[in-house]
Amino acid sequence: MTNRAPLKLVQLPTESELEILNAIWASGPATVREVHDALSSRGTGYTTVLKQMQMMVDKGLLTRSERFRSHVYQVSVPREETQQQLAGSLLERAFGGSARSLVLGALSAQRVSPQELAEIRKVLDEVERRSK
Amino acid sequence: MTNRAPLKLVQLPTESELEILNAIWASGPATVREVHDALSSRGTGYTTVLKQMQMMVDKGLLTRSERFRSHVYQVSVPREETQQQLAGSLLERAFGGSARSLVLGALSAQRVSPQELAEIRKVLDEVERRSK
DNA sequence: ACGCAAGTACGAAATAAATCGTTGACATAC
DNA sequence: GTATGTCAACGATTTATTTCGTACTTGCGT
Repeated sequence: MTNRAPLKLVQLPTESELEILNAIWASGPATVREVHDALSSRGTGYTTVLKQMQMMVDKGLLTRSERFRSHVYQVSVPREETQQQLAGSLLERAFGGSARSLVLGALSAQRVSPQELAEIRKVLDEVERRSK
Repeated sequence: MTNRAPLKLVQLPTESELEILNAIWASGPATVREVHDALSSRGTGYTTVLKQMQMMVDKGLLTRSERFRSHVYQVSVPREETQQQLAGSLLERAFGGSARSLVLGALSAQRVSPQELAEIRKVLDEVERRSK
């Protein structure tokens, strides 16, 4: 698809909201209970997670629907778009817009397998083609 | 085990601390006054910037030295290292460690020139060579 | 009808981040 | 030496984020 999405400005997730998004990204639409269990390592209480998810609905990060006896939450914006916003935001805030620096930073931050490097090259090809 | 870089854990900068870092990155070591002026668009008061820079010294993000009549602050960690930490953090927190996704997100977030794409390819080559 | 289990809603406390007003120090100009 | 300008220190306020206790709702089994 042609890129350059308009990207309506939903507030970016805070730190712990991002953890919740991660859980839902991994499992698909989920109840508070499920998210809370997935995040059990964090040690926060059930109502904490509930409250946060409610606030995320207010912010527009999640949508909620009734199901049976409880509420099911799902992301209201596709994962890729949120990630794009986060990457774009960091790109601006910390790298002065230099995608090259960001890529360098990311690849230096952790070991990257040759396979992954190859995939990244494919991404570059794709982006290049897209922009022609 | 050959873990990546050791990278002693300095607290990551907050949002507005990052703006201050940006200013100092751009100008080199600077006084509060200079930083405040550089950030004038932000509209915050002089003492606010001062206080933040003092807190950044406490956190280990900046170091301070006397010069003439005033204090000069400089970053205590090289720019690249801070950027690397930020990129690594985002990589973990939002991309589940997938460098490929992060690169895709970054490149989709803004238009990237062919030159920059070429440079990024060079970065990949370099990283690949380095890991051999 | 009653009590239990599993949920949600609400309010408010605890923590962290950002902001600024005021004070005091010190040098220079008058 | 007194006024003035520049700056650092400190304390306090404001705002955002994270957290949880408590109360209310509803279905279900007895």
